[in-house]
Amino acid sequence: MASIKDVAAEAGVSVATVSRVLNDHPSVSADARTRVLAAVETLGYRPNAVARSLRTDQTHTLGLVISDVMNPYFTELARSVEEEARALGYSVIIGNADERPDLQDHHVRNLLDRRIDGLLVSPTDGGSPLMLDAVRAGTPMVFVDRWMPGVAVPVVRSDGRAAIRDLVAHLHGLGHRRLAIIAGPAATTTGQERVAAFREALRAYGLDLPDAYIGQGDFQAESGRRVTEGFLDLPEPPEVVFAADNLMALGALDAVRARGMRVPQDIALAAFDDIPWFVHTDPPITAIAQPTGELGRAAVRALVDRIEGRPPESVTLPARLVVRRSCGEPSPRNVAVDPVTNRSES
Amino acid sequence: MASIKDVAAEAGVSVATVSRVLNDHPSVSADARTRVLAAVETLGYRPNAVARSLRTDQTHTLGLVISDVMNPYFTELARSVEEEARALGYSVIIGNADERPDLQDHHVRNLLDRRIDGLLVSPTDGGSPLMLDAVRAGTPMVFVDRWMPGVAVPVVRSDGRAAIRDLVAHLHGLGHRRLAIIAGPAATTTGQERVAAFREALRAYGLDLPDAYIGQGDFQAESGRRVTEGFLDLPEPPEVVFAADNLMALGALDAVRARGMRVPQDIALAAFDDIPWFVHTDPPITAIAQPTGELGRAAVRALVDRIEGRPPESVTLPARLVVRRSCGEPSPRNVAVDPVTNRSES
DNA sequence: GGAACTCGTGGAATCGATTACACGACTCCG
DNA sequence: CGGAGTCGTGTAATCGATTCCACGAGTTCC
Repeated sequence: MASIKDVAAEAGVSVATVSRVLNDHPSVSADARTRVLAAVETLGYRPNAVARSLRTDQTHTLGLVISDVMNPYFTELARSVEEEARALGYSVIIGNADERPDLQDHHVRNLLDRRIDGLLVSPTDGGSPLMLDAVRAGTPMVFVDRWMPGVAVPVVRSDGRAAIRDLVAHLHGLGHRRLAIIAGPAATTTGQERVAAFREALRAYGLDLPDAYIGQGDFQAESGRRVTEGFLDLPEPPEVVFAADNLMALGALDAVRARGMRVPQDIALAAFDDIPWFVHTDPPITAIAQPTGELGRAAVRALVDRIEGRPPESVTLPARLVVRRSCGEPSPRNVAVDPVTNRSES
Repeated sequence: MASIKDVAAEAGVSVATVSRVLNDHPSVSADARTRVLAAVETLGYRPNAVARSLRTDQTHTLGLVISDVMNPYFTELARSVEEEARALGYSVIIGNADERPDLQDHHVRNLLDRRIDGLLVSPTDGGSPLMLDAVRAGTPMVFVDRWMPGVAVPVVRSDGRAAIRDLVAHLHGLGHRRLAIIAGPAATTTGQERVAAFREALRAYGLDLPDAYIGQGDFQAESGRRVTEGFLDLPEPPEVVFAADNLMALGALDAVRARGMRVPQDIALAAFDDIPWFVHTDPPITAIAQPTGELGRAAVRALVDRIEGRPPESVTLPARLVVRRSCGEPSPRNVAVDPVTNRSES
């Protein structure tokens, strides 16, 4: 592969001049410029990004470490991150932590070794020493969706509290009183917050959230299934199961079906994180939708601000309730416009 | 960030010795080794992968350019690719082409500039000059899922012909005679092949595939919707719609529902590419499942073989039919075990 | 007319690693 | 005892770019 030296030789100039042309530095004569460009063309020369990075100490690359690529929420997040990054002249390397702290650390270490310019993380746990070190060492970092409390890193996330209040209002309006939640890992902020918000919302209606109605999940479908089976085995099973993410909701749906029970007639189901597929499930699932694309874009902008020396901003965007049929027929005032079909559902 | 020089100074040896310790080269004294390792520890030194790559001309990175990350099939493919690559000591940079040749070229160029060791591509079109140049220049490359005909690059894919024959047999057994297909882009091999295999399978039953029953889609949900509406507007609409990928099947399902029609009573639906969600749709969708994970792993192995100087092998694995309820009640002998729940469905 | 500038250019240092080569200290063996 | 190996180590070249500095030629201005 041709190097800058070959181009210089072909154009009859020094490598310095070639470099200047390539980085359109002003002081290059028109003559030299055309000769260099011609040489670049004939040799099919492309600058070696590795060499350039070594010299400039910039890779124009962002690292994105997410908890689970197979979760459509994170897939969409990854996609919007890549789009915004590309628009700003950066590439993205994605690391899939699969909800495993050791894998998360593997990816963070790998990305740091590659000298990425900045790191976007949705931490699987509350306190990776490796990440704390990286922050302390000055690595530009932004948390997205989840974060690590007490760490001085901007956070881009959505606040689901209002939407969870709306959900509880909706459920209460349908006559449900025994509400259970499949929680996420206690080590994640989203895992904790959603339970706290749910409990708080219930209290507003004078409802309690007994321990038996809090199932410990791990954001994966299988745990949703397991926890739901536990709920159904209770002497007094809940009337509603609220899953703290979309995959656990799917597991819950499986568990309910496996018992030959029907949603919503026998038990109602709702989920945090809306995804296109929820429109097509049987029944369509009521969910809380995050502005995922906007979160990804805002996170990239915050990170690039930090990298390029501008002050980065934390961003919190509201989530919103999308009512479908999995909790029973909604009363008319709760009808929402479906984000996928753009048609209102009844 | 500490460099190899700092480590050398701290340990009181030369950089050469440090490098030897790090790459566990045999001729280093035990004494020097322990001093170097101690220095590495106290400084928290991590080798700069950029510098190492420049010198060794190896990045230990693979590029993966796929057509659409939001498609669960490709998400799963990407995941298995990353896993196998990690096991073999490589990282993966994913580029999402979004079915756009220009974006595909952007990513290929970007990856080549970064001097990735090899490229895994699922081409969106039949003949990117850029990729042809890269092949000619000797870039290790492997096609996965789709390929470019006439290019000397190993292909790892699944053969759906037998499964499509099984599908047509299943449909014929249920009494369906007017079968239509939503095709993928003609520029993709998978787009063409699935239509050809479908037509061939129909012929075995003396059935025809008229032009009116071939709709041109682009592997995206919206095109599935559009094409299906066209089918439903025909004077004699088909009894079955077979979508050449999962997203178009979803679009088709939407279109059918929007007319107030039911699957499978009013029209049957089947899809190429099975995904976990198809178990949960209303009704569960009959689909042809590819061994996606195995494809991704085989593709990585082929590529790494090529990179490390071993002869790479093309791989073709069979796809298989998974019968669910979207084409009507299957007769008992067609019952298949569901890959997600591992329970047989009736 | 000469000092002061500007402009275009090239030489060479530099980024952080790897590695060929040289070299001194030992060991071994005839 | 001396030549030939072996072993551990350091010096320096190298990968492919960027960029500081110096320098010659041409301009400008007093």
